Amino acid sequence: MSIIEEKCKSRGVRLTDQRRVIAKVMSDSKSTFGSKDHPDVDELHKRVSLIDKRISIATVYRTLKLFEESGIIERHDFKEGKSRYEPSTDQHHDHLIDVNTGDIIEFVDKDIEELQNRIAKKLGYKLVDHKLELYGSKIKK
Amino acid sequence: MSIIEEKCKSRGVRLTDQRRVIAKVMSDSKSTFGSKDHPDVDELHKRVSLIDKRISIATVYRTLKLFEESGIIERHDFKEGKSRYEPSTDQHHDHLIDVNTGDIIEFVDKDIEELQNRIAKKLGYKLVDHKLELYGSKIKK
DNA sequence: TTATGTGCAAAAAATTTGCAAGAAC
DNA sequence: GTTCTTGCAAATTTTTTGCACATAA
Repeated sequence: MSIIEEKCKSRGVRLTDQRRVIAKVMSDSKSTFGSKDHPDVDELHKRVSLIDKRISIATVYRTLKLFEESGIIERHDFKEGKSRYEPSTDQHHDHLIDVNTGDIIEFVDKDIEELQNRIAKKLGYKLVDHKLELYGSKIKK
Repeated sequence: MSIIEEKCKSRGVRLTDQRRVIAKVMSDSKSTFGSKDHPDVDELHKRVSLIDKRISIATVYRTLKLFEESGIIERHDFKEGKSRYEPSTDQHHDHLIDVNTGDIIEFVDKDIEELQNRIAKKLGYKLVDHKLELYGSKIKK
């Protein structure tokens, strides 16, 4: 049983064959080193179709929204039109996007998190969410 | 002559009646205190139409894209479907979005900028752009 | 004059939705 | 059995584009 399927169970999200397939595909959407794959809806639908070609894209959309609202996956809107998804992780992280290749590198930085909290507070706000995306080009050695 | 119209001149962007109107509307899209208005395309088209109702939304789209590519205005994609725009400023700033009211507060923080550079460098990248958005709810006193 | 811009309506692209049929619990 | 989910196709929403006409320099 995939990690995401387990999370559905523990959160009382009803499971169907379709959702199980989407859960598996999302759970498998990991990657090499610090860089993850963050598939978009179309890519997910393609992967899902390899397992069960009768699953419609509408179901993919509905299921991703459901998983996102349940905190099981996360949606990102990087600088392109479409949304990209990744399984939620225990530890919050931000993203660096390689402007030349489109690769996504994840990183964690405690100082940044603290600084953001401090800035929000100074402005009279309680931070409830944030988005930090760095866009960079690789330095050749 | 609006500030944006002046920038067009100095950058060799050809001016038309329509572009002058859009330039004026964007130049006027400022605001109170630290909070700016960041209108979306539809809102801009409405404001533009008050001055000249024959200007089409296609022209608004085309002109905003042109201004953006010339570095005259900036586009943001906050957590909604549509893009919002603001005139470029001398000093880079980031945004805090009030999750309850939708208000946008601008802020400048040198430490954050430095930290981002340092992180990119550590990952082997040269930072070419970034996006930092804080989402918060007002602390009542 | 010559390259560029504009309006219109149609096209794209991403996402959502109504509805009848099917599955979960 | 009742409530929730799905597939399909149609509808929405935001943005782009082809083309004939109009305008800037």
